[in-house]
Parts: sequence; structure tokens; C-alpha cells
Amino acid sequence: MRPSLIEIAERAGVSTATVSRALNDRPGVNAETRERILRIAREIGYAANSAARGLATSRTFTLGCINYRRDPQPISSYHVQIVEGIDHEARQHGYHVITTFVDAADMADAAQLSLIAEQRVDGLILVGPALKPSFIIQLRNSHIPLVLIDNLLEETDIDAVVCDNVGGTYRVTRHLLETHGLRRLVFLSGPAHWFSSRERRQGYEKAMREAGQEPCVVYMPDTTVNTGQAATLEALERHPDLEGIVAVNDATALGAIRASKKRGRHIPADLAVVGFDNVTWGPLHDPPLTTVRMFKYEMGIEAARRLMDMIERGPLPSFVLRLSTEVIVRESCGCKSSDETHYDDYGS
Amino acid sequence: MRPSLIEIAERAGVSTATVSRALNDRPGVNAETRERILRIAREIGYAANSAARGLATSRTFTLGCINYRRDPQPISSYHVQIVEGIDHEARQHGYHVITTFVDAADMADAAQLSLIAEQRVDGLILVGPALKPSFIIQLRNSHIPLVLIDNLLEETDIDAVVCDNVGGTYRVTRHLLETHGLRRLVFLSGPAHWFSSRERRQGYEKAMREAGQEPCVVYMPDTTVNTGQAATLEALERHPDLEGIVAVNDATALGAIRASKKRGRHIPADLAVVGFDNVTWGPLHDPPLTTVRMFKYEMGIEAARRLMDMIERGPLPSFVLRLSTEVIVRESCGCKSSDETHYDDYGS
DNA sequence: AAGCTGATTGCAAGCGCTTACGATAGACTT
DNA sequence: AAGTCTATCGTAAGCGCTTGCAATCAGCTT
Repeated sequence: MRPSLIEIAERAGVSTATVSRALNDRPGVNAETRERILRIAREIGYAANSAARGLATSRTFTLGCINYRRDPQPISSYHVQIVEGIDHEARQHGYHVITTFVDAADMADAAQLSLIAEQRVDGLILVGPALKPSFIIQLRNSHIPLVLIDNLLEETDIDAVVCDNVGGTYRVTRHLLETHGLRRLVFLSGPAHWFSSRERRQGYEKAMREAGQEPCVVYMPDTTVNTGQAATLEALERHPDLEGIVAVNDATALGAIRASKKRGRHIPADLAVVGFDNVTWGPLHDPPLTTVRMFKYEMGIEAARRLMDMIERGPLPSFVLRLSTEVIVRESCGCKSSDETHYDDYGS
Repeated sequence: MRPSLIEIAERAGVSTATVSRALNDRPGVNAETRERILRIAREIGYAANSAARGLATSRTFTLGCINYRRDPQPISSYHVQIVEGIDHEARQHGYHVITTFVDAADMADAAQLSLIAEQRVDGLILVGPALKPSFIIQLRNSHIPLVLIDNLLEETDIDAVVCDNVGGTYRVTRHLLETHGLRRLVFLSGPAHWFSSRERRQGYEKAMREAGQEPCVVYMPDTTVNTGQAATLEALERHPDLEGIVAVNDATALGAIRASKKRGRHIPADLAVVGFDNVTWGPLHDPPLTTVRMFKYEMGIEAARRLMDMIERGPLPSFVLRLSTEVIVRESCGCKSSDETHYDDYGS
């Protein structure tokens, strides 16, 4: 049996009310009394029972983190890094995180989400561009604080932490156009209704237009290696004079590389390929992948911080945080990167 | 305000006690009454408040999952897959999972772990071979149900779900010895006190001895790409006639490949390399990595199942579940693998 | 007809905490 | 000297649920 408030109260010769006030840093407690109470609490290793506190305050100090469980598994450490960021920031503020993975079926009915129904969390973070908008809207209607990561519902005022998709793709496309003097570039896009695909396409198109080139976009049903490979094979068929591929993410970029190798095209000599995401295996690939880094860990941190803000301060003016991105130049674009790369330093 | 038991009780014209009994499937409720109560509960979308239930029962229906936050990030989706398995199985049984990442500093003092101190979880799953034994022992002393994944404290009776490290490494080593007729093989080991390193080394040594070869083990301070690369460079220096490398995991196997390429040795022609883990990027590498698959998702499932068993049925005879492993033959060992690999199917 | 049984239900305490409100006492005002 | 504050602390209700125990009642037994 763990020690309770009552035990502290008895030892300190005060009431549980005073103990509660002292431990929660509330006013109305004599300095010496407070000192004594805190000391005793420390001595007996007291920590408040979360259920009792939760029942009394309607606060759980728990965040929910909902990820989409793709099938098949994506090749990416995408979710861990975000989840780690969330957990790190949450714990810093005394919160815990219930991390869960929903699949397509779960997304049909948000009401059945026990996280909310059983009032287990004070707020929710939704991770990834593939969550169904209707699902998100349903969650919003439960009036629980909500923050999206790497997603944005433009017609709503749901808070979101995203990265600068447009700018990132714009810059990496310009890198191909200007540094390498390439012209005939195609963009491998995910589904048009995915937020990040949309934005990245815009960055690509902007760069192309500015360079006086006609954009050429290939839409894919998903963004896996195989799909990227298939899409690239087709693109190479249709545009034999293709000079470069701007892929919506690293997995499809990898598919593109495999496809061109298959067609006897050397990377980057015969075809330049760039991705987006900076997954951990990018620098380990042959050739090392030029890509756009998104600060996933930091996105997790910011989303958690914002969510706890909403929980503690009540409704706030709507908020979209757009973290910067960084072009990581390696070799798949045609550059020569140093041999001294420390492979383990990448990935965040 | 979400509906409470009282609301159901009023609507059904019974007491809250009866409602509670009906909803919890306890005996002593007339069938019709039960029916009526369940119907009303469904109609108004009732779900029990977890804090109130927790306070009354001292049960949270929450599992804690503690992962070691390595620094720098490991190149692996190791944790997600395990965590997904745990979450999947837990939810199937009405449990939730608080996933958290501890670092070395956190491991100094288990008592401060608020998961336990605040009684937020009914049990704990500890993931990975790098968690400090002293930390684990401390947790055990808090008398909360505990299951280890991919770790084992042999001198204790702490439950564990591990994979057949010995057999996996044994078989993949034999593959090099027999199928490819190689002889001079070195084993790249992690720290000797890491459980999985120890076991995998044993598998390697067994295979070598059976083939009449003297085992040769290189110990590394950690198991990252860089360390694997450095260790391999040194091994090549010392044993120029080296024919193959059995790496303790895929990351170090990759380091080994990079090192030998650096020394102008072609893989697998001049040096065979095999890993362990079957990380998602393995089939995507050049050459595709021959490795030993561990069923991480399934390990998560089994650990969660066992933990819930302990929680619900009380102390059980000590338990170690050893899941099988599977040698995945690709090309880095010298085999030719089919071109038709569907890259996204791997990884679990 | 009295007593007994078992099925069904309600009563009420209690889980460990928070908090509105009232009580007390010393200090200060006029 | 009586009244007014303020700082400090206790009292007790209540958060929403579970559960031991008592109460009720119909159906049986003898």
C-alpha cells in the first residue's frame, strides 16, 4: 500500500486539506507548515494517486497520441521520432502519453474511442497526413483539445504543427534546376487529398514555373517503395528524356532509384532523385539520398507543448506552427558528399 | 458532461449498484433488467469514467511500456513494431498503453518513475537489451507485474519474452559455413553484458566449433553503424584473410559492409556479411541484407498478453517465452535473391 | 402457516484526493 | 474597546464508481 495524503496529514499533525494545498503549491499555507509537509512527503516517498486526483479534478495529466497503423508497414521511423518528442516534452511537464495506433476500421467511429469516452486523456495529438478528415472532425466535435501533426484541415480551425513542405520541396527542386542544371523533372505525388503531398507539389510547381518549366505530376495511390518504383517505371516509359525525379517522400524516392537501376539508368548520372523526410536509412543508401529534413522530434515537442497550453489555459486563438525544413544534400542529386558522414547522427 | 452511472440508474429506475453489476457482467441481476440497462447505456453512449473506476478498484487497465531512449538515435524501427504489437493486444482486451522513453539518467532511480508512484499502470513492459539490470531490479522490487522484451535477467525470475537468438545466429552462421563454404568468420558483438549479444555470440560459437573452426569475437561498446564500421576496419586489418562477418545486428552489419567497401572489398564476393533483426531497410540495401528475422510485433503481443494475465490472475509461475527466428536469405551472404521482392512486406 | 431458500435489488460506505466555506486567532483600525 | 482584516487551517462534501451487507419477495418445504 502506497502512502496516502492521510498518512502525511497525521505525521504532520494537520488536515489533509492543508497537505493538499501544500503539495499543490496553493496559497494559504504557512511557510513552516509547508516545509514540514514537503519534507515528510519526500521522506515517505509520497506521490498522489492519479485516479483519485483525476476523479477530484477531472484532469488526467495524460495526453493521447493517435497514429495511423498502415498496412503494410511503412519503411520509416517517422512515428517513433514524433512520439519521442511528445513523450519528452510531456514528461517535462508532468504529463504522460498514451500512444495508440488506429487502423482504417477504427477511424470509422471516433465515439468508440475509449481514450475519450472513458476520459482517459486531457487532450489528443493526431499524427500523420493519412488520418481521415471525417475522423478528425468527429474527434473535434467531442470538444477535447486537439493538435494535428503533419496534417492540416484547412477549412477548420484545428490546431496543427506542420513543416514547411512548400519551401522544402521548392528549395530541393531549385537545387536540381540550378546547381545541376536539370530541366525535365517530374514530381511523384501521394494522393491529392493528403495534406503534405499537396503542399510539396506546390513547392515543386513553384520552382518549375519560376524556371520556365512545365510541371509534370504523377499521382500515386500511396507512398510506398513499390508504388514509387511502379510510378517511376511508367514515367520513364512516357518521358525517356527525364532528367530528375522529385519524390514526395524518401520511400518513393527509393522506389524511383530502384526503378531506374532496373532500366539501366545510373543514379545520379542518368537521373537525379531527391526525397523528403530524411529517414534514417537515407545516408546509408547507395547512393546516399538527397532529401529534405523535417524536424520530427521537434514537431512532437511543439505539438505537446501547444496541447498542454490549451489544456491548462482553455480555448486559445487558433494556431498553426510551421517548422522550417532543411535540404540535406547527399549524392542522389548528383553532388559529392563527404565520406566522413556520421551515419547515426541523422534521423531526427 | 458525459453521462454517468446515475443517469442510467434513473432512466432504468434502478440503483447505481444494479447498473454497475449489469455493466460489469456480474451475477445477481435479472436478465430483463440487465437487458434494459445495457440498452440505455448504449443509447446514451455511456462509458465508465476511468478515474472513478480506478479509484474504486485500484485497477487502471493501463500498461506501461518503457523503452530506452538511445542517444544517438538507432537506425531501426525496432521500438515501433514492438509497441504496435503491445498496443494492439492491449486494446483487444480493453487496456491502454502509456509508452515512454527513458534515458540513462532516468534509469538511476526507478522510485521516481511516476508511472508507478502515481499508480498509473497495472503492469510494466520493459523493452530492449540496453536497460540497466539495476533499474529493472528496482522496478521488480516495487512488486508491480513486469515483463521484459528482448532481455533476460538470468539470476532472477522476472518474466521475459525473447527470441531464439542462439538458434538464429547458429543457423545463419551455418549458412555461411555450409552453403557458401566459408571458414574464417568473425562475430561482431555488442557489449558482453547485453543479453542478446551474449546469446547470439553463443549461436555463432556453436556453429563455428561444430565446423571445427576457432571462433573469433570482436566486442564493441555499442551496436551502431559507425561502431560496426570501425570494428570491421580493424578486423580486416588484423585478419586480411577474413571471409565473412556475422554481425550482432543489422546496423553493425551495415557498418561492416561500408567498411569493406571502403577497403575495396566487394560484398559478397570478397566478404560475406549477415546481420540480425531484419530491419525494414534491409531488403532495400545494396546488396540486400541477409539477416535473421525476429518477430518483434509478435513479441509485443505475447508480452502484453502475459502481462495482462499476471495482472488478472495474480502471481504465476515464472515464465520465459522464446519466439522462433527465421533466417532471411538475401544477397549479402552470397546468395542470389529474387528480383521480385516486395519491399514493403518486410519489417515485422 | 411458519420457516427457509435463492434470486434480485437497494443502501451506504469508501476509494484518495480537492476545494468551497467556515472557524479561529492575532494584528490592526478607529 | 469593539470592530475589521488577513493569514492559516479544519470541516465536510463530493468526484463516479464498486461492493459488502441487508432487505425484500416469491416459491418451497415441512
